[in-house]
Amino acid sequence: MTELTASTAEEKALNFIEQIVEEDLRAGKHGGRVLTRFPPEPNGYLHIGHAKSICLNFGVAQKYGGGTNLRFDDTNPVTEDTEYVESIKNDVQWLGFHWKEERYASDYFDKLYELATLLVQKGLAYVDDLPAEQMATLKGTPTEPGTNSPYRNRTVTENLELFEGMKNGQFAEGSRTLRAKIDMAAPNMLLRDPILYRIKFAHHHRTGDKWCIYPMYDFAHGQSDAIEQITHSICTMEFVPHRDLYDWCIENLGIFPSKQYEFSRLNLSYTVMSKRKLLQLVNDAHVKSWDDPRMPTLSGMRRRGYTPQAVRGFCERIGITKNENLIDVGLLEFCVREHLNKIALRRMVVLDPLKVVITNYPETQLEICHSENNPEDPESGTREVLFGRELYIEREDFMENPPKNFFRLAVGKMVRLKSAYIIQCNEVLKDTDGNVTELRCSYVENSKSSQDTSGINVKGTLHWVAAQTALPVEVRLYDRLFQVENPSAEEGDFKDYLNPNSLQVITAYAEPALQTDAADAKIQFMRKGYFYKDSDSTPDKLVFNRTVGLKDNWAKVATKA
RNA sequence: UGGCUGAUGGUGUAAUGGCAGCACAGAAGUUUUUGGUACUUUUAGUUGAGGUUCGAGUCCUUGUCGGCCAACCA
Repeated sequence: MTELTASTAEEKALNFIEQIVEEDLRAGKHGGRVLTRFPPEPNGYLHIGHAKSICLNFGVAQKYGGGTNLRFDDTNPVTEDTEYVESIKNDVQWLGFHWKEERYASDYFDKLYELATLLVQKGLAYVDDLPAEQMATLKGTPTEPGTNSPYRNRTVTENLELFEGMKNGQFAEGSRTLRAKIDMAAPNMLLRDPILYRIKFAHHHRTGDKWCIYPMYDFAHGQSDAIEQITHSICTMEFVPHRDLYDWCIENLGIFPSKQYEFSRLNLSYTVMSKRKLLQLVNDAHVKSWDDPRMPTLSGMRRRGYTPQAVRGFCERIGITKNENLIDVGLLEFCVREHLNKIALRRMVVLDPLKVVITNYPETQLEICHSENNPEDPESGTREVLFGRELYIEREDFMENPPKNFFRLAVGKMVRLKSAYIIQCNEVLKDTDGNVTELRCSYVENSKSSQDTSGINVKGTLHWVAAQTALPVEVRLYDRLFQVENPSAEEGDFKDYLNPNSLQVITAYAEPALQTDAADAKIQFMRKGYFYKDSDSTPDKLVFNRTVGLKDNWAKVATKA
């Protein structure tokens, strides 16, 4: 059995990154060592797109007996903060991965400065006094070559002095930069004398006020990889043009030859995935916070009740390629249901109550029924639920004029109340507006679950709660954040396409067990969906987030009719 | 108009010159005290045109279409 699973696992096709790693291993590269890194910038929260990268980086290393460093790419002190560092570490751990070492690009600022000096000495970098606007003009366009800066031919000595002056805070912010001397006519715009260092009198979350010059991404990332001796530096496709620079630095600095490989980032339907846009949603209060359950952030998904297993399973299924993609959010939801179905406790909660009176049941009697906690897991045992004369059922489980294939309640029809009795509806009570206010039913005395001798077969089974014991709870029903599949691809502002009904708050009536269930229990409200207790809950008022609804075939049938 | 990069069912992903497969979604059915789960069956695909080859999704030529690149962001 184990052998079978092992061989099936081996049969799963390798993605192109794994193929590269296997080739390198076969060739004996780096002595068979594999070391990757996950390099977030601590300027926002991690989202499901990062999860794809995390699973790839940690997954590949794990698979080939290597390790993964967690490295914060903290070279821009203006936008970065320790708050983000903590959330990122928390999210990576939540996903179930363990980094080999925790590093920061800022750990290497001294070394980076030294390397920059080396470049200057080799005549491959110079200090430029051009203001930003003029530099942009001289840069040219993709179709027209740029023009050399008038400062391009300063002597090594002068450059060395000026660069040191930059470091010592002798020049104003923005007044000077250190640039690589490559080729202002290069077809790749990034090779047109890219900026290596800029002056910023900003407080850094780790180095404080030690530095007033900070390296750019291109002069920090590859070098950090080299310092850590990363063997495979995996990033997303936007960085493909940077690879030329990455390799240029390694070659001219003579440092460890890490290699960069690119895969395409994840796009998910009905949401946005850029930190800039997510930050806007938070700042403009379209959502409550970074961990709002509607957000595609890992913290949002965690709060919503998604599990790490589900997220990892999703990342496994979507694969790794260089193709532009837009993954159906339905696939994510499938993965969530798949896991939750196996582990969630079943509970009965009525979201939209309709009162039912069992007219032939004693007034004050409450009767114990037993119901399984999870039919998928025999180990999970059973719990007690109380049956009584007055109950609530779901309003949508009753119809006055039902179609022939409606298996639920209607006048004259019978249904099973889950884990309790079969009942028959005898009468409908309405208010003056004609709204149904109450159902009068009778129960079949010898039809109790597990001791049913009635011989009656019913098509439908409903969830219910006894009115007397019903616990009111707040339930937050979430819908997709946006109304269109790909908000970023639409005309105008992406925020114009927000779904105004992405959150609906209701009061539901729950069986009492919910009160004592563990705070982090994953729960299925039977026939409705998976729910998870929100951190806003208090002892007086429980709050539940709908993680995802159950697949609902009846809804499909009903809308078709 | 330059450079880079990509194109396989509705979506995502396999195939490494040799039977186009898998998953999600869709459809039909079986089971079911959740119209859930499970199980069975099924619809649907190689970007166009040429070429090489016994044989092309794969190699070559040439179109078409998508994405990325002109922050002192990463």
